[in-house]
Amino acid sequence: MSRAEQLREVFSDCGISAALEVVGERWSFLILRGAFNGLRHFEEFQTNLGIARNILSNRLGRLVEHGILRRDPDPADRRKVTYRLTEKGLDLLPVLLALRQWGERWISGHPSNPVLVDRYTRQPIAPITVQAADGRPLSLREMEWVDRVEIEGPDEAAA
Amino acid sequence: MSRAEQLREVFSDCGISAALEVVGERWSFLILRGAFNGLRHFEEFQTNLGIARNILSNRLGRLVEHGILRRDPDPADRRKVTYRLTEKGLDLLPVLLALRQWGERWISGHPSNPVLVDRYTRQPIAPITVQAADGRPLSLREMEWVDRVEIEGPDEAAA
DNA sequence: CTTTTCAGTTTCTATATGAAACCTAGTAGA
DNA sequence: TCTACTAGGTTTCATATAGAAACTGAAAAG
Repeated sequence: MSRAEQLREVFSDCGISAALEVVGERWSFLILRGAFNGLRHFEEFQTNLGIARNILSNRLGRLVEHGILRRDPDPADRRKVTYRLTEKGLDLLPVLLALRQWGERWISGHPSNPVLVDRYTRQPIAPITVQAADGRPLSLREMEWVDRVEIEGPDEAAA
Repeated sequence: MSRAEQLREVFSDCGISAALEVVGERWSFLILRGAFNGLRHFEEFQTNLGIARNILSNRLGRLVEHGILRRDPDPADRRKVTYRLTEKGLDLLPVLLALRQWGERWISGHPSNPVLVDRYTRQPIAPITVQAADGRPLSLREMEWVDRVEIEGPDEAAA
């Protein structure tokens, strides 16, 4: 495979583009942040985020379609609908936190509210970092991009 | 402060919205991914990502404005311009990796190429996780959102 | 009954994205 | 030198997406 073909493959078949297809539109992250902070209902999202109703409707629909939020009509009050994070949605927490920590460090310059703490020690969580398989924190100089084939061997990579 | 006022503050003054102002537009993440994977020149980004030239121009400009990329004219060939990540840009790596790992786990279903490895052990990096201050991994049940005031005391929070 | 709430949809305008052609300075080759 | 080509854009115009505001319909509250 030529270098150019290789690169094109790299850029089309990538977890990042796959993820962005689903949560990359404007407002999606902020809606998820709202959900992590306890927002459950259409009107709550709308008034707290200040998002246009038609866009909110569209985004909630997409997030539900992709299995990131679950949409449950409230049996007690049949006007109400509850949106809550699925396991797949909850698993986006590290992404949200990494983005938030970066924004705090480099843009807003201060920690935002509320803070996520360890329930038992009451201490804020640690900064999200890149670590080796054994848990050692890795700096950029200690990492390297390698082709999958080089570490797995050609047979596994083909599978 | 009323509950409603509190929430509105939470949603305007947040690291995530701050971060999204800068890197939340369509293509920004993919351009950064390209930069992490060694893309340096306008034409490289354009052909590898398949992005429209005017949009690429606009995004590179914004990323440079915000200090995420540095733009250096090449002294050897004065047609060429080199874009490279600044420290601020490099610090987005955890965000990119968390997003990528999520996409691999929940959307594409397989690891993408190339793989980021520990330079010495040649082992792929660990999944990005949320950890307590002492490094213990935390599950969602072990965390809690608390108001900053509650852990810092009112005086510090006001500062 | 009448009013209000909730979760949307519709309509219309403004903004962002994208494809393609064009431009300008600089380089390479004959 | 003259010509062709390259790198990094900009311009133009069509299309798609976002947003504000008014509207709807079912259900609940008074």
